[in-house]
Amino acid sequence: MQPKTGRPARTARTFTETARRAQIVQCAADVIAETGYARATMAEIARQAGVAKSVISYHFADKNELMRELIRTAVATFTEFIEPRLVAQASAAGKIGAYLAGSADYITTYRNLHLAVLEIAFNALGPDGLPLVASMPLETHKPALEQILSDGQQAGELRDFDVQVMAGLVRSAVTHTMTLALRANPGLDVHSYARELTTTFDLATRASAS
Amino acid sequence: MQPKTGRPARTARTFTETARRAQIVQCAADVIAETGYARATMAEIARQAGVAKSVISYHFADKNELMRELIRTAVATFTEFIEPRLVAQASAAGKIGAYLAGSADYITTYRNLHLAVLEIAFNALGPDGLPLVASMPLETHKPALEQILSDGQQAGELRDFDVQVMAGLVRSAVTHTMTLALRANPGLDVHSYARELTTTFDLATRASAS
Amino acid sequence: MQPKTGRPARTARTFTETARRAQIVQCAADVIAETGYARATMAEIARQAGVAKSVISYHFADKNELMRELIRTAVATFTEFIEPRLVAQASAAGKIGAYLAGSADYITTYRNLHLAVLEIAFNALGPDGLPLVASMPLETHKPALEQILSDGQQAGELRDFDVQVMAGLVRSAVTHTMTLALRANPGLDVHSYARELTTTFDLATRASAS
Amino acid sequence: MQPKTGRPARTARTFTETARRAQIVQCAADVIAETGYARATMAEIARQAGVAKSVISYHFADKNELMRELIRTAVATFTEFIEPRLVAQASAAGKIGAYLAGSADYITTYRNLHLAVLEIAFNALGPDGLPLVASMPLETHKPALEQILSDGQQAGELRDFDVQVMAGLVRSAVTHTMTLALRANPGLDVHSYARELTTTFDLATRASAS
DNA sequence: AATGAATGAGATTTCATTCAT
DNA sequence: AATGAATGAAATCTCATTCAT
Repeated sequence: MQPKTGRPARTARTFTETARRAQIVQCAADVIAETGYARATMAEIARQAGVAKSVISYHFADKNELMRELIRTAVATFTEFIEPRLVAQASAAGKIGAYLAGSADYITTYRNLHLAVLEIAFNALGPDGLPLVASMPLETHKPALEQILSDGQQAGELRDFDVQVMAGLVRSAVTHTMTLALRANPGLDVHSYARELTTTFDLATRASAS
Repeated sequence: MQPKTGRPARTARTFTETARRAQIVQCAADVIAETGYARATMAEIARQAGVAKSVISYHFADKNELMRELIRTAVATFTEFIEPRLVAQASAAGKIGAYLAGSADYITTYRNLHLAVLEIAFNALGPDGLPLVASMPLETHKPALEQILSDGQQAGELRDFDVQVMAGLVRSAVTHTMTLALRANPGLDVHSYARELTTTFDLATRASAS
Repeated sequence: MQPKTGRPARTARTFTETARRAQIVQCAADVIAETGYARATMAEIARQAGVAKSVISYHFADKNELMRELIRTAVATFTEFIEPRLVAQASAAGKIGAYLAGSADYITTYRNLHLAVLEIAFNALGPDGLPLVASMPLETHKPALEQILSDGQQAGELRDFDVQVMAGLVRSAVTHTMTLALRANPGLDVHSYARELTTTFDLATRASAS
Repeated sequence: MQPKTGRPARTARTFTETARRAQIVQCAADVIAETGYARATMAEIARQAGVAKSVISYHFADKNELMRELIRTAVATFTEFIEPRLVAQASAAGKIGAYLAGSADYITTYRNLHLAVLEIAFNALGPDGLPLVASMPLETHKPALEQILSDGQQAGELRDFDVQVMAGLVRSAVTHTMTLALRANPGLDVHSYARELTTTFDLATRASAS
């Protein structure tokens, strides 16, 4: 089934079009981060972008596609941001520290994009009525974290905890604990926050013998 | 200003009314937990309760009052649930463990109520446009946790971490990490999950000398 | 067709019932005068009377019957009030002056009742959808005024104007001009206002020769 | 705060939009005049205009803005209508006559618009709960009338009455007395009605010496 | 006689989406 | 590519009225 309006799907995206999509995604992130998902209507996003509502419809099939694109953008951005920092570290503890410090960096650099993802994760529904994130590969980095922990255990560097639980805790420490703290207190020093978390997880994960 | 319609405000609450309010709050929690805040319209909640939409309006001034009542209920329930377990423990480590295990219990016992609070916290806006929870004493237990950690430090039982950060992490471990894990996988064994967290925080917080 | 609820219609009204009806009518007048017809809901009137909404339904078939009763009360009150003052005057000019002065008295004595009638006249709809006043003998005193003017003309005391127009103008001077002035400025001296009107209509109506 | 939906506010009004607004105002006037304010719902006005309800929301922020625009239109129309006729007269009596005759013309030409203003004046409430007209410069012509009377007194042409009272009476004669007579009897000859009023006010206001 | 509780019809407003130009 | 205009579905809230007790 083809959408009745909007750009023709059979051709590749022009440069202009790609730019417009990126601009709209950015404006959506700004509006969502600043006013919350509930206030982020198409009209408001369009106003922020300085274009007519119908421009968004032209470039995105519907609101969900816009949200999915925003999340896709965020995931890609985060991955590009964090990957090299993980690779640069040899030990599991080093990688965890890099993950936490890198995330703190990411959160400050792409504040609105990150806050927007959080809002969308809790709010938006997919066409099937399920939360949008349920049907999205939200966390490219999830397997990454679990791999790191698992490798650390096998190398004897880390103690024998449940990898799922610990990975969830580390991720949550960034995407929820630190993020909500930042939202509540925009002047928060996230890097010192990340250092605290690093120490905490170091103690919590390292093999007792060491 | 008082509501223009609904039950007469001059008299105290009837037995019938108290029961209806509780029933409606419960149905609201069920709908929100199962379909998400966005789908939880007054019509849907009324349908779930098997009453007319206007019955809700009769008992609650508006949707926000219903949400606030739901949160109030949850906070009171949680507090009653967790208080005695904390008191029963002497050491800080014991209290933290009791908090985590108790929370796991709470989450399974009042699953929908808890999930609903989480949804509301992220979604609902108050009349001023701010998130509803911003103007609510959502976390009766927040100072409690910080008190526990702080006391443990002064007693020399716990190491010298940042209390704010650690308290946030513990709380988050329950309300986000474990909760989301449970939502994603309803068959999750939350008690074993809580035990993992207890070990983790034990290692992360205890004074190194011990 | 009988109403399904409310008092049985076949018996005469008890003393208690008559008192309740009068009380409710008075409260309705107060609410309407003070907050305007649009705000005068059944709930508000009941609140003012200190009874349950359903009490009103018990005593009046519906809201329109309450409004009609209010108007009936006002007309009867006004008639009783003004009749003797008209009879006491011999000349047409005297009667007109008595009408204006008496109306000023009436308006101050029964302020809310009078304002309520004005509100209802413009706002309420009868069961047929027409304005309620269209189907009501609102103005018992209308023929009276026209009779006075007509008699005055035949006696040669008044000049030869159109009786309908002049009667409308006199009535309007009281029910609209003076009333609205009073509503806009509650401290208005209506008696001096009435004297001004008396002079004005004296000049406007008396036979030029005299 | 600007409206969240509807036409983009950043640009000036289009030709199309101006036309639609005028059309909707006219339809609103028709519905209000013919069925009364209480029946004049957005749905009914939209039906009369042959458009969807939301078209009205697109062009007007809310119902009150529509009503205010209607009143603004009426005031502007009346002013344009009556101004030149007043200027054309030298004497106070001439101006009063022109005001009455002009108003009669206006009332027949813009019957529904005028009746609608009357309905709104008595019925509509602003967002603050006060009558809508209280916060509107309803009567551009009010000072005008008082100026005329006051000037006539100083010139010795008119006798020494209370200007406020007389101006209120003249205005009321048009907006209430004549208007209600017309509504009750649509075939009424308003021009002869206006002549009667002119004679009446001439006698009532002219200096006795003349 | 009176009441609390419940109801259904209807009013306003919001919003994602569509469409002609 | 972009826009202004229009739309219909749906959501919240109001209110006169009914009914069992």
